[in-house]
Amino acid sequence: MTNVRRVTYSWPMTADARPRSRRDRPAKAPLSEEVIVDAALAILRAEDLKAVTLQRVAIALDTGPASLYVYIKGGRDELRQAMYDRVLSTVTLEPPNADRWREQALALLERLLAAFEAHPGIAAISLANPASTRPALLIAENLLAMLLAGGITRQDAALATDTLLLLTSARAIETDVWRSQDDGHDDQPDIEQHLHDTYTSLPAAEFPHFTELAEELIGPDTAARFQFSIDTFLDGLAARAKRD
Amino acid sequence: MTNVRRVTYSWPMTADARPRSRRDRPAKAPLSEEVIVDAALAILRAEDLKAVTLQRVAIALDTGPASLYVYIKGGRDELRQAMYDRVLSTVTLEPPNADRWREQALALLERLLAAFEAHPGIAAISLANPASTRPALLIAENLLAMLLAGGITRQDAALATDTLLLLTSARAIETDVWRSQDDGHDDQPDIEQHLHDTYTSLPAAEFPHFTELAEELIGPDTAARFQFSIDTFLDGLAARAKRD
DNA sequence: ACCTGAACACCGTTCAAGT
DNA sequence: ACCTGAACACCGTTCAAGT
Repeated sequence: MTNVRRVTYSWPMTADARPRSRRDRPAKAPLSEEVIVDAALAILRAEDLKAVTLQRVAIALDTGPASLYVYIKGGRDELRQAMYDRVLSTVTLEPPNADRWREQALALLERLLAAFEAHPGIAAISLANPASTRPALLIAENLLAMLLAGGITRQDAALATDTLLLLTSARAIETDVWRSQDDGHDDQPDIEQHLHDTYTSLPAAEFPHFTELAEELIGPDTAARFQFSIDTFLDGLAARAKRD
Repeated sequence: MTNVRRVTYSWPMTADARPRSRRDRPAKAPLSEEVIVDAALAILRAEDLKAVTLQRVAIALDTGPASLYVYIKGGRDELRQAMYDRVLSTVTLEPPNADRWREQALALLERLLAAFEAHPGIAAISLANPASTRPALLIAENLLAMLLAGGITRQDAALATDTLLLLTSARAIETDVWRSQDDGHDDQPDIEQHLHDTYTSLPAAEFPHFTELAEELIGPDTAARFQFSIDTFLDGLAARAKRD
């Protein structure tokens, strides 16, 4: 059989006119939800959630946005939920130990916070719907188990699980936004210095405490603020358990 | 002086050709930041934050989006901040009373939560930047004053103010989103029933507590969850004050 | 200084058509 | 069933031009 495909061209062909065979390019990885979420998370880690658009994810996969709908039927929102679940599934869990339930709970929430902070903007998704996917429920179950092991009432433990996860998400969202505001505006010194100046130059008649406590208000960093929030809440929870 | 303007037309003029005088239409209210924010809040109350686009606000004011930039130099984000400030300025404050600081703080936060809930989506703006506008600072100052009146340490009061406001915003955002998910999907019963079913039908081996405590996890409504969060945190705060 | 129409570069989603 | 190009109806923002 002669090689009928061997032809000569009298003119250089444009890229558009030449039929592109698979051999011309590295084989394209087939699409799948996993591959799509991978691409989305890569963009997320490099930039932030705002940059993760269907068009950009599609371009990263060398296709068009319409192609994504085969695997992500729910469109953008479903993609975001899938990204969120992937991030949550990296948080390591720990069997509850009655003697160190407080440290365990705090450590779990700190790991969750760290996972959020490694993925700019992802925390905002957590408030977008009640936890009902497996990775979110596994974290909640683990936290709930720790509180129950610590002797907290059933009803208190249930409500506390809700509050603690809410607080962690909120703190992460706050951090994300502060960070995204910091970028781009290189002219401003840093955001903390700016806030300190704002507070101290407030009219003292209307803002006696803000002007006086500017240091206390701004000093502690995110980690310290987070730990205070959780610790104080757990103090209250323990006090309730003793009171009953 | 004869009335030179009195003319007759031999042909009916098209709407485009006829010079439109002010008399032809009700006088158009002049633009201003106040008028723009009014229009934006009207759309917000009737629908939600997603519906408040510059194009829609402009149409409501019988103009184009470019016209808004005269008064809202910062574009969409500045408009959102202005809306947020207007909502916060409706929250009534109260001089601190050392004997009832806990009730006062809870009541203040409940009024803030109510203001958020009356304006779907507005709470999301609160996390978008550190409080530095007057209405936000006045609420924070008032809360801080209550905590200090209650004998809380300076540093604890500062951190607690931060946490309490964060918790209130987070709870409001959560409510907003639950509510917006409820709309449109009339086929689903209600969201609580659906969650209850989800929890009870989880594999008991992996989720022993979630399956058993479904009632406790879902039962309490938003108001009850909010009160628990704040109360428990204040318990912890009071316990810290006594301990020192 | 105020206002505007038109354009620009995006966005999520749908759909008819191809394989 | 999978993939695609093209279009649709939006979005925020900019800009030259008018008053």
